[in-house]
Amino acid sequence: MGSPVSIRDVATRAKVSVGTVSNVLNRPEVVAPATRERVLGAITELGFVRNDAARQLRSGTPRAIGLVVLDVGNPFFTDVARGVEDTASEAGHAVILCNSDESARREARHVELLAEQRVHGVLITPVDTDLAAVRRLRDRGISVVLLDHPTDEPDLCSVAVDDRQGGELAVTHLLAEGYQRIVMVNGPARIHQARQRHRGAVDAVRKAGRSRAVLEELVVPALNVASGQRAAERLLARSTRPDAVFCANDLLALGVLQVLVRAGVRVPEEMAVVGYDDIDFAAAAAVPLTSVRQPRQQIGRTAAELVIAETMSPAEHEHRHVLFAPELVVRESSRRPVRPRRGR
Amino acid sequence: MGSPVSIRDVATRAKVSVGTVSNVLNRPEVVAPATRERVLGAITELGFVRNDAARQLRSGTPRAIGLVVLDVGNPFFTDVARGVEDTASEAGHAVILCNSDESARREARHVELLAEQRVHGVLITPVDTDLAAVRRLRDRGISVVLLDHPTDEPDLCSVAVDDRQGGELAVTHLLAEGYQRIVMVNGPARIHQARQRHRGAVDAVRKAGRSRAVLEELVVPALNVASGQRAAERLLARSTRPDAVFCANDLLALGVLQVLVRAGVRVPEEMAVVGYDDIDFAAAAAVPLTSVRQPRQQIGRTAAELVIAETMSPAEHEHRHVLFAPELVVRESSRRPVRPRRGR
DNA sequence: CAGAGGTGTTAAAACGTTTCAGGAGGTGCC
DNA sequence: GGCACCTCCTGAAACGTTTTAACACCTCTG
Repeated sequence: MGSPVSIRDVATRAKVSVGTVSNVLNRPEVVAPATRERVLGAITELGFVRNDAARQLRSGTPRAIGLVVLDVGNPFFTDVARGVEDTASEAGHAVILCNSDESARREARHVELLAEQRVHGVLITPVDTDLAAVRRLRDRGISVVLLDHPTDEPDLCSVAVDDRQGGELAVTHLLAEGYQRIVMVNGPARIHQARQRHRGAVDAVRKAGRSRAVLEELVVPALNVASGQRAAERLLARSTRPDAVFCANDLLALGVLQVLVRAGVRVPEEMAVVGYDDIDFAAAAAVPLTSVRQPRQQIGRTAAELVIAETMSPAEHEHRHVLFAPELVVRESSRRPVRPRRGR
Repeated sequence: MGSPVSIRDVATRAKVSVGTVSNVLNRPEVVAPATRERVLGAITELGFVRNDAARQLRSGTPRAIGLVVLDVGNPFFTDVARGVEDTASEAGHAVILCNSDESARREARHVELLAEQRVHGVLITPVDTDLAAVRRLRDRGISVVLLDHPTDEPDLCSVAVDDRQGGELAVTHLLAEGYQRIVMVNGPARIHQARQRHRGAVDAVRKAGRSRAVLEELVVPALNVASGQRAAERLLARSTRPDAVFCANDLLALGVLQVLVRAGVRVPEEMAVVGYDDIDFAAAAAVPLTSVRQPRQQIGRTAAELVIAETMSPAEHEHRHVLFAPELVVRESSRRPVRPRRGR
């Protein structure tokens, strides 16, 4: 049957007052062992489960934090989510995971919902750079940590990875391996990460100061496998092909790689490929993929720690902007063979 | 500043009673347009946000449903989650997504949390077959739908895909293409899906009735890329290799495929590979992967519909066991070339 | 034996909503 | 003018907890 069993039922059963039951639940040490046992007995006998709504209403301290990501299908975010969940559940918080799917409307709806739930705090990768939704949350007194979206806003925490440095790492590596004609397959400029990674790539070329190296940007509408495939097809159709491709994320790179492999283009001899994110599949691709790794779980953990710290002591909390350093993982797809070209 | 603005503040501001504000919020049609506007004005001016805890406490009707999956990193589950979220948010429900990570302890903790939240219902892929956690939820009057875990339990709904049929589809296809020595790379027997898919594979061989075809099972500890790689290495080390590999999921298959491609084994000429789940990466692999597709989003949608229907009218609800049919997607990795072997 | 200082328990007041019985005021009908 | 019937609004009770002040009882101290 249903279970409308409340703390009051437990109290009568154990022949104590409701206050005592509440104490057993929340501060067991203040109640005498004998009564404590009696109450616990009643609880299990009746199958009592605390009603969190009432608890929250009275105590004012919620037990959930919200996490709003751009795309649950993206392994990057699922890893971040895992990190968040780890530290959150250690602190006794539930995580409400929301998927904005890069839609401002969905984001707004989710944010509204989280506000109504009176969550402890919200970790969010905002859809737009204007941060309208984020501002509204803050105005309602909910602490917010920006995820993977660096900012200078003084009244917000943020946790991100230095995308510009990541782009620079990738292209510097390609130049060092001797590649000259590099195409960056990039997402649309409205995506913050895409812009930064491209800037880093430009930095690399500039710093190398070699006049022969050229970097071109090829913009695709979405950061997924299909877009990568189409981009590769376009590159193959050219009369002079690039000798290296740097992709704004691994999904693009896998799409590119597949088309190249199937077209018989040797990777990396004829064309190198570098991705970004180092998702699990990167290492398992037909040609293991060089990629820029981000400390994904750690991003999640750090963000969760920040939001919990802020809500614990809002007064003396100092907003921090954590910027992790990316790391280049070199694999076969971009390693110039030691010997000069084989065959001829 | 914080926002301890309650319905009462709105009421005084709009010079009405709290009851009227509540009516504006929940049944706007019963209040006169003029007052309605006045109240709405006050709401936006004060930045009022409903406190869901209080609402739930009083009304007794929660607005969230729980979803407990084995692995958020697995694309199968993220697609299911997407389906769940779609129909749930249409019905005005939030989705609390929990990751049990195949750990009974984590599952128990999440289930406890969901029970305390008094969620509308729970969709769960149970870690164990004994369904202890599920029973406890039901005892507390929370409706449960089993996800991807077929059952005959008469007091539960379930939504799943016919894994046995899927296994049979895959192996029947391999046999039809002329493959003879088939190895199934499978997960441990405690995983329900692994058992069923293997049974289906056995069915296929039996039905084909061809005495020359052999099916062997190679059990690996986990259903991931690394396990697939190790399995393929073991197969390659043998003196007589199989001519086809059927993997219990796509992650395994991708691992196998990678090792084969790198070792120079031609796929499918020398060895065919078939996966299971048809994740996005399957089509984008070096050799596009034949796989068994499951209607993932539809599983999620159907499950959400069932749990919502059940909680709407628990009395006349009839528990259903929905079993979707899998579909074989044939790609290059298992298509026997029309001509006999090339070369020689 | 009075008072001080524990310890363990209780009763009642909150928390912010929804809901419901009922009241005020207006309109139409006989 | 009395009555019935609307429409719109109000006031208060209830939901299940946590929290706090107060109380009862015991033990120790002087």
